[in-house]
Amino acid sequence: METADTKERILEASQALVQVRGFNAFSYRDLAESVGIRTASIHYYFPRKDDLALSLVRRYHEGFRQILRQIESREVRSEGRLASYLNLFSSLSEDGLRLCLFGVFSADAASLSEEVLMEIRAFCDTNVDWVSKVLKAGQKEGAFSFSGSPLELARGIFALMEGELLVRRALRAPGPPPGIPPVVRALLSCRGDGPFAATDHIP
Amino acid sequence: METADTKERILEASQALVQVRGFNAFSYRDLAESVGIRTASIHYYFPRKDDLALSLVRRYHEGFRQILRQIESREVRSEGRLASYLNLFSSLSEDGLRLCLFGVFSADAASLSEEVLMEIRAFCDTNVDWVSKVLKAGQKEGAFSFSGSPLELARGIFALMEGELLVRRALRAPGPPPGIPPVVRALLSCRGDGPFAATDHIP
DNA sequence: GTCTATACACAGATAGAC
DNA sequence: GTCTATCTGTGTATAGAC
Repeated sequence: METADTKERILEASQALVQVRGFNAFSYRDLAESVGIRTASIHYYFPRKDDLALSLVRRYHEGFRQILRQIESREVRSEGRLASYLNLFSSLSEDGLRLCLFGVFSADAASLSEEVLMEIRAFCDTNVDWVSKVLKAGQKEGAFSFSGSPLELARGIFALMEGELLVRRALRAPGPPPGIPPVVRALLSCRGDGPFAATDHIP
Repeated sequence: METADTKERILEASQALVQVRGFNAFSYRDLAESVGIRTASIHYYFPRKDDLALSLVRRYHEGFRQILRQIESREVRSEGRLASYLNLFSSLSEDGLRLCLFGVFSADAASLSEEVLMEIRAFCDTNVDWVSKVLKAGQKEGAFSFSGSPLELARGIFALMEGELLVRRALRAPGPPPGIPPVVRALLSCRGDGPFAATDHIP
């Protein structure tokens, strides 16, 4: 096992811990056990817990951007792009236990450094901007029909997905959320035929 | 100062700490300092931290129900009722730092007892049922126009508000959220004239 | 009911051997 | 790079005086 691999395994394991428990509710000990190494080894890669948080959110953000690019190259129509986007959140927590890293870090914002907060803000912007772009294009295509600012609507859709994850966890409702696509469809006055296929996953 | 008063002050202070920092990110020491007593005194009222969590969420839920009743008696039209409801969340965090207790506890769900989780589920149900009722009535009055299940839509609106609080905190956007009323208006195809007055506050 | 004092486990973090 | 060993601060929680 080389260096990069251990680092990657730490990131992988800690992301799961963060998404399920929250950033303040797991320790380097938990993480070390999960990876199968000692806490000191984690400190070698991430001297402070905040370094880990920063790497986590940057990695997550980058992974998200990559998926958005994949969606764009695979889905041509705006409707398909939006459906894939929404599905990203549904597939995020098939067990209904994982939250989006954005939601967790926003909830735990008080204990995070300014650097990490800047990154989660950037993540939010990436999402809202991307959805806004899709909405605008869809409006031109005639796929969506809405009045009001695409940016406001996009922010609403992003907030809706983040909130829906909270609701699903609280209600212990696994699987694709039954309520979300209809809500968004109502928002955009589009038909949205057929079930949404779950294809993309956040790495 | 009698017993009841100290207990109440503890609840008041701890609610603020939970909403701003999260349940795992404040200690009995922080709380004691905030109230002006010693940690042992807190343990007298709430032997374990989970007891505190349970009292907090029950109190919060009850306060919420009371406000919902107040809204019903004050606002006759469904549109006014919904506007007041949405405003509840906006006024929640005028500084953009406080989350709804539901959001915090859902985010920290992994470290809470089953009893507390049942209470936050009940809180969620209270909200969704209430909004659903308003939507149905508004549809009859002709104030709202939407297709699809009122319950699904209500859950979407609740999720939207919870998610919007996360977004506002991350973006450090204080005051009434500029994006929310338009989104809900789009969702319900209603006009929603005039600014929403901030009157109710969660106790 | 509130306090002082304290127990005990665990947190994040570091030094230094291998 | 990974380990053992350890430091120091802080967490929840309790015993018992007042």
